Amino acid sequence: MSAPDFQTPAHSIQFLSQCIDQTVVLRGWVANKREGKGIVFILLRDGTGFCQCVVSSGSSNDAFLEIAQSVSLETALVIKGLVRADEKQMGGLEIQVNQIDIVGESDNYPIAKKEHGIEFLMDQRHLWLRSSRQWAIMRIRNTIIFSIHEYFQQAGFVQMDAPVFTSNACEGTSTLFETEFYGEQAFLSQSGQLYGEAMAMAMGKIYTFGPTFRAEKSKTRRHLSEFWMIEPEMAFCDIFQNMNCIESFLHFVVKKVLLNCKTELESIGRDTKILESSLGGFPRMTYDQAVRIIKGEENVEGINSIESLQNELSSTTLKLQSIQEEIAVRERNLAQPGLKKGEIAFHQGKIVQLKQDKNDTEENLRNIPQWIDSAKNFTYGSDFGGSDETVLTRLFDRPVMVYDWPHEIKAFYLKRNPEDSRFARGVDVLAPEGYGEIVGGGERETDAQLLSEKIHAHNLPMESFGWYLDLRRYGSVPHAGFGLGLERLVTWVCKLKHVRESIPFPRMYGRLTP
RNA sequence: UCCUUGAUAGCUCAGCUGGUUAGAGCAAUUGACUGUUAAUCAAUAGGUCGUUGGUUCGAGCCCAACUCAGGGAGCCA
Repeated sequence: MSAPDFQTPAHSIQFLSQCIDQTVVLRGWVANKREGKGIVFILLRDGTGFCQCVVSSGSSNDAFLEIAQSVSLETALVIKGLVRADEKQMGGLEIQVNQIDIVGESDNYPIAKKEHGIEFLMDQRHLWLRSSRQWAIMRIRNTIIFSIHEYFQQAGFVQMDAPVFTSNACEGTSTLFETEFYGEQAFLSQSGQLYGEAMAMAMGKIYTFGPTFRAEKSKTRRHLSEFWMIEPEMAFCDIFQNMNCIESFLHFVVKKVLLNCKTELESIGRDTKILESSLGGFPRMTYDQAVRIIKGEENVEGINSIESLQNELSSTTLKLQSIQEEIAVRERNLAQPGLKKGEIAFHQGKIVQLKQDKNDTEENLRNIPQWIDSAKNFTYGSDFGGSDETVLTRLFDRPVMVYDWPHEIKAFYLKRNPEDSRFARGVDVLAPEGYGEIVGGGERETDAQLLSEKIHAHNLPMESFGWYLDLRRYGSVPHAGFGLGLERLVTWVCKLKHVRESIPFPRMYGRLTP
């Protein structure tokens, strides 16, 4: 055994394909290990990728083989070896190891090489982040963050951030986290948008990028208590220019992910068809039209929302039946005598999977009728619920933009449609595949009088908005912007089941650690 | 806050209508095997059935309350 080598610059697994037939040094952790007599296969991960390293008596001396046999999951290693092309392997290559040294041992790593429940994994989030799926998601998240900056910086926006401590509930709707600021009551920011408006009047085009807090005790797959939001704001901009900006911005980000994250998308099994079709123009519709579609009064390319839901309901019922039949068949197979251990394990594994499927399907069967109900009985004038968004977006293969909302249900600062004052010039972008709202924005009200009235009507403390009204007194211009929920975008791009997988350490109702 | 589903070994789950000593796979430990892809095979060890109370000759299973978690509603990016 030698001292671990920290001096030689290590190679990144990411770029190993450029080092075929060369000797390289890798530093990383054991992601998996399999062994036979006189041969050990170590799947090494170094943060940039995964690579199989083979230690055998042929390529390495016995002392190193013994070390390789002794390593356990997540042992930290320095490995020196020869890069060999091998089509069968992940990344098309593997390492013939000449030298292996342990840097840090790892006994009884809690996350096993099998499926785990979500609660257990969340308790182990600090370790779960090491697994390949989480690795891929975080790499995609990183690409999204970087391309967001790239897009806005290239387009001449200046990043200027809003404060996290605020003195008031700026929109007066959501529940805020209360805290204390030198003896004064303060809240954690739920949006930097009002500040964004002030900064846009100083810079022309700005964007904020920071954490945002919502204290609703919400327990759904699309909600987090703490999340990251990007809020661009543009002076001299109306709602239609705003929608153009949203569209070209999302195109840019999705294109970058498709281009730079092929491995990652593949490793999480993301079908990229919808991402590709999302590079086309987004359908734009008014609230009125969207309501007609939800209620089934207007079809989208011949498809009726209610009918398609009912079809889904009957196909889900059939699916449940076939799952139950398959479970029964497998259980009968299991009951036969003289099965090999491997066969038993195989059938049991399938049954566990099928039962999971069955639970999900039953969940859908409970939910879909409620959605049909809520779509049919949608009351004109109210906001869309999660199910209404699902009903609408499943008819499209790309994000949908809904604008001109009844002003009563939208924030006070949104501009009225000058041609029809019942509507406010807000826009929501709804992601396809059931993911719902990823962007909310709109053109801002410039009429100081109307704004004051709205602030009164919403029972908001006028004294907190003096500075905001100043923006309308000194060189007021048409302006617009939007807020993008980073995690919701990541969740949709990766097609995750739950938004909590899209952030390294999620904070939500009932979850403050790790 | 409301509706709904659940809590059994370190993990994932069985456990039928209440009935002897609560089971399996994975992980762990020991051994076998020179090309494995969640490797395989053999053996060992591993449990106060979420908590409290109740019904019963007898409770993992029935009842009540509570705690925690999944999903949904509301609210929201």
